[in-house]
Amino acid sequence: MTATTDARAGASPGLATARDRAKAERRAALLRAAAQLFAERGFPRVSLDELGAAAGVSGPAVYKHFASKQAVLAAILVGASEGLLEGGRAVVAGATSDAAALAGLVAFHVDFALANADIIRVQDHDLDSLAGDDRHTVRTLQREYVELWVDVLARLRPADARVALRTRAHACFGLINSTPHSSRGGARAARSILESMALAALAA
Amino acid sequence: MTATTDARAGASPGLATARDRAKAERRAALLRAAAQLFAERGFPRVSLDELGAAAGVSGPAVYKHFASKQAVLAAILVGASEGLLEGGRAVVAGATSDAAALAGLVAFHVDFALANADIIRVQDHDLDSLAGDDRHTVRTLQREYVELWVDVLARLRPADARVALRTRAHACFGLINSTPHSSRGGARAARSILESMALAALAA
DNA sequence: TGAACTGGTGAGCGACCGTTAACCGAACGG
DNA sequence: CCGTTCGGTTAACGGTCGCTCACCAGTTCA
Repeated sequence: MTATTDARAGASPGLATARDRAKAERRAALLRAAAQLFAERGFPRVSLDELGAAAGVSGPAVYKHFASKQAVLAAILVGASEGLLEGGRAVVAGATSDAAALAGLVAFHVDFALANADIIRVQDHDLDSLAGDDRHTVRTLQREYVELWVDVLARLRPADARVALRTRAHACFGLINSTPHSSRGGARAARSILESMALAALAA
Repeated sequence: MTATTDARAGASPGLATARDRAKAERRAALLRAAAQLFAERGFPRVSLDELGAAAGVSGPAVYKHFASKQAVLAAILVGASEGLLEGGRAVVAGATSDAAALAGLVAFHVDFALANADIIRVQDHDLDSLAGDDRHTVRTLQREYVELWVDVLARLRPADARVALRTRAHACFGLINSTPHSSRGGARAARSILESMALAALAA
């Protein structure tokens, strides 16, 4: 898939050998296939044989890349949560006003949801299938992301209680995250519709 | 749970004998327990033994009330979809204007989501676990419900394309259906917040 | 009262699935 | 160039789970 040739393998250090590069590629393919399969059928209804097959290998080869089936799910969800939190923080840090920060958060989240519909689906589908530390990690990252939104909202609406603003933030996520359910391929104008709806809902 | 005593069993005809009444009660208890368990852990991760145990019976007794595990899920989802569609139609039929119809739909859906958080969770969690006719039935009912909303929206915004209005309706459902994720017991003011957000989003 | 019915139980079957084990061949590194 | 590493394979184990079977006890009803 990647158009990068071979020589030097400049990109990231630590991936000197061809084996390392092949392994990283396999791992990425597994994560991609897993996100799609989990989104389509749900985590518990995807077997490791199917998962491996979808990535070109078969069966227990997955254990050469992940410690368990749950670890695959954890990698997807933790990665997504971290990306969301990181991106959200960058948006807020670069905004010149609270209103601009909110608009930026909305635009960022809409872009993420449209570009990663599979991951969104997995996130509010199979988070319960995660147990132990991974679950806690994801929940913590998500809570921090919510608080990021609530902080901005609190500055814009100082009269509202934080618990009410949290409800507003969750409702806004639900609105934006509805794309995987509606846009079964179509609706290219979804971005602007969702952005305007989200901003109007938050301002109501 | 029901405070009704016994004699006569007036309510619905066809439930003359005590056994019939007991059976109906068991069935209802099973559906209640199933909705809660499926909402908490997801359909595939609830065993029939657990399901039975949660309703006071144990194990394969479920098969005296439902043909299969899927049939339990189907009963929950079909019932919910029918109730939603029926209620929505009643709201629209009784409204004196398109704007009132939309406001009524929003209020109705918010009430439903707040009163049946478990079922909402199951609906956008385990619908994929349904197969065959049941799945098709639920999808058809849901599509009709969406079209009910889109019809009202189309009258209020004749300039918009139906596909765009469908995106709006889905986004609105996502917003309202966010309650099960956010209100983990608290947020009693959620009703008015969600209603105003939904209406603002739809009008944007 | 006694035969038929029926909802419940416990044991058990068959399939599936996550995971481990034993082993193989190519790439790696001194 | 040779010993090691490592990603891959197939085979198999252990456990779970949906579902069926044989059977039992309390209702129902003629």
